Amino acid sequence: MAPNRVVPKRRAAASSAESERLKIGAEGETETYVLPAASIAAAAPLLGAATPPKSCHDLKEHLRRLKSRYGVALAGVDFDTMLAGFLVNPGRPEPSLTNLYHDYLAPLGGNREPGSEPELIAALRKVLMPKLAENGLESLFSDIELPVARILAEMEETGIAVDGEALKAISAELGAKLEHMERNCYLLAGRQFNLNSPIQLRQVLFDDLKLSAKGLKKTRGGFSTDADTLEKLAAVHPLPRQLLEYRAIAKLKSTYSDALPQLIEPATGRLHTSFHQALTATGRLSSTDPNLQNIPTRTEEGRRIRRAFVAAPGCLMLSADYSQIELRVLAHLSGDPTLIDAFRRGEDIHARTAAEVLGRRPDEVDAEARRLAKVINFGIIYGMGPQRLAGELGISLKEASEYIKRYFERLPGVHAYLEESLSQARERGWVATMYGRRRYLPELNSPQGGARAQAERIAVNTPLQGTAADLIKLAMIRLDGAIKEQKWSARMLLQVHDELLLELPHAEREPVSEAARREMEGVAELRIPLKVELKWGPNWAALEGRRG
DNA sequence: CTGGAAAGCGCC
DNA sequence: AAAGGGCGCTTTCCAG
Repeated sequence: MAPNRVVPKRRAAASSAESERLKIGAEGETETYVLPAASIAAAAPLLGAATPPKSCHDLKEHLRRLKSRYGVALAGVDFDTMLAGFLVNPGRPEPSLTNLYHDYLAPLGGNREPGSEPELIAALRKVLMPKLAENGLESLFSDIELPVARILAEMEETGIAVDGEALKAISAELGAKLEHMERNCYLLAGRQFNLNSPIQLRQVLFDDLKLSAKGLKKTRGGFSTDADTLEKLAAVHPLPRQLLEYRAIAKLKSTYSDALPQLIEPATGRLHTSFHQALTATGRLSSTDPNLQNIPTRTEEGRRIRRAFVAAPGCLMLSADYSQIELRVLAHLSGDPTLIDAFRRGEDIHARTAAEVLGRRPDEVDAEARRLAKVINFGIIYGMGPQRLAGELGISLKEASEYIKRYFERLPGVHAYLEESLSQARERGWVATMYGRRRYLPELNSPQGGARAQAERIAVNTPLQGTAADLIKLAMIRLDGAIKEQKWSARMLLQVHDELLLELPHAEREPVSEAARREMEGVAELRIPLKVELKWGPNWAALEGRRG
């Protein structure tokens, strides 16, 4: 019943690199953070003296102050209840102290009371460390998650510079554009309605205008009005196209150009996200307040937003991203000779797949064939069925099934790997990444066909997505190590699943980009080479392109 | 007024 | 009715 909710419930506590937990926040709405044991006593007065945070923004400010004061102590941390609890059981419930107490301590009987926080943490440590060992998770915990936590804390504190005025200018421009489009939509629809309401839009499209097309999706309330549907309807009426454009612009404005300037820290002009390390089922990070892992990149309008993310004066931004990391992981885990050969030769992987599946020579693969192969490759990673493939490519179910069959014929190693990994998963009830991160999938043996199929897709995807997540975390640790060792002033700003974004002085461009490539590509010995693409520029759009 | 569900869509 | 994996944010809409 606290007036100011600081952090939405569904989220786990923010990542932090520490070992004992401290509560910060208004009464009833506290969020726990971990701090080194030695810092707890020292930190308490600091917090007690401060006014309780009124917002997420305030909260982060508190944390930054704490981290900068106790930053040195963070290095010695060797345990974290949140991270340990998460690795032992990455599913729900979130590894809060309360939940961990109920899951691991309360059932033991004995001391019935949770006790003080330090006592609770010590008790959890006694229980969780053996569980980590049992499941072969010690190295993942000590050598990956704990070091990453400290790096994330630094990244959150560093923040990223954003040109708020540029974003506001974009907002104004998009606002004018939206007004114009809105009027246009009313004319095309023959009446006014709320363009942002899918329900009202559905009435206009399907009741008023009586539009139709084949294969339209449905939602609970009737026909869907999503982009896919509007795309189909665009063939028979001008309104859907206009709506698609309206939605694209409205999304950019509300989610990015309107929202981001408000989160900029006035003193520094920087944006400080929160990374969540103990949340996703696959071991990826997530980012909130704001989410900086979904900044637009696809459309030109979107790239204008990205250009507002700028390097500090005298600095450059360096973006280093893994090329095709999940397919490379698939090549490694499956050991398929053809896939391995393609990556070792540095081939265009989608073109190679096209050649294999279509039985063409590589020089006969045109753009259309490559597009098809790309969809198939992604489909494999996500466990896509023939229906979806057919829909995606606009081909018949028969053709789609044929392509999938051909794919597995030409890449038998992949087929065998998927079969084997599924049957093993069914047997033991979980799948794992290369580094032993687990995901439990009881639904694999569900009598319910739908649920079982879903679990099977997850079982296929998780080792691929999760191993990629492990690898980039390892890369962060190595690159951070190199930066510290060389005493470079380069800063790691963001991790976006297969990309690291850094800010560095011009003078460090060569050494740091070389280090980024070296550490990221050398992160692990796999059956195939890992490849990193480097881009740099004055901003995150980094449109200067790559260079050799 | 607040909270939550649904729809939709941004990213990898 | 087409179920491809993983996320977070905004808007609408409805219930309390």
